[in-house]
Amino acid sequence: MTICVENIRKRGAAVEETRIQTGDDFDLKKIFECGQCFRWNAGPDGAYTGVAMGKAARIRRDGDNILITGTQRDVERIWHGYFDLDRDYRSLRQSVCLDEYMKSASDYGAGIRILNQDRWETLCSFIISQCNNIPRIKKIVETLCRGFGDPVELEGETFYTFPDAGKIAALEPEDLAPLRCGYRAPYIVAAARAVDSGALDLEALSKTDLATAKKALTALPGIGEKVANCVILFSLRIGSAFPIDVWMKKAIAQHYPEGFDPAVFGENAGLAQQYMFYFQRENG
DNA sequence: AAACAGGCCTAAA
DNA sequence: TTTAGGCCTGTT
Repeated sequence: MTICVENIRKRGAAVEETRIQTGDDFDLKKIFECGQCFRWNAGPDGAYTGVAMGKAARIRRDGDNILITGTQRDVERIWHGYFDLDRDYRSLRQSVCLDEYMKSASDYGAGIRILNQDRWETLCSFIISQCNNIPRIKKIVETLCRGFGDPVELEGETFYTFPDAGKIAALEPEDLAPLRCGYRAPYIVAAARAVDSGALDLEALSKTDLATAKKALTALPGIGEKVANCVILFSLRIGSAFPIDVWMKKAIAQHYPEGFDPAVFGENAGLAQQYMFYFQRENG
């Protein structure tokens, strides 16, 4: 994808935005609202603001382009990887069209991309996600960031970064009481300590395979098959991960009553899952 | 008011 | 290996 920089002045201050030529395989609403992330929020103008990888940003569509606050260097260092800009989603979509249903689902989900998110943030967020709905997940994550993250400014507004594992590792579960996250608090602290101590090396796991990563993750308390698959897919860049939640169970029951093996999608199983999930949520 | 949420854990077949 | 019930909390 081509990237060029343009400067735009707003509210009297020089606010730099960088333009990314994305074509149609980049739909902000689908990317941010297909359940893979919890910290981006749409404004009245359709722009999304949020914090990721320690940076606050606003991102909006402009014709065939995306404009994101920050410099070209930010795009190269952070957003290029985060938005998975190297992969051609049009051909990826083709590769998961194994039947009529998958064709419908992937057409419907055109524009979804699998984000490459911060590993610890993803682990922690999906621990919180268990048995919760999205609004509550977002609320708990936001409270966590406000309480323990660092403030970052964007256009005069204060946002908070996701606290790093070391910060949470030093706490006791009771310290997370303000989050109102209930029985998940000890899971969060245990995961933070595992990451902080190096007992769980997420970066190293990202260079292994699905089975290895899953085994290491599910060894932690409060992390089962589903959460592990989400962490692996959304932050370890292992595309064969295939999270199955209640929506996916419905989708599979409806469309593959005879049984179903995600391995048919190979390294693109996770993307196939995203299309099935999004399709099921919107139409199921 | 009781049941249920985008799971996980444990106990029991 | 599969299944039921409980778990914090918030919403319906």
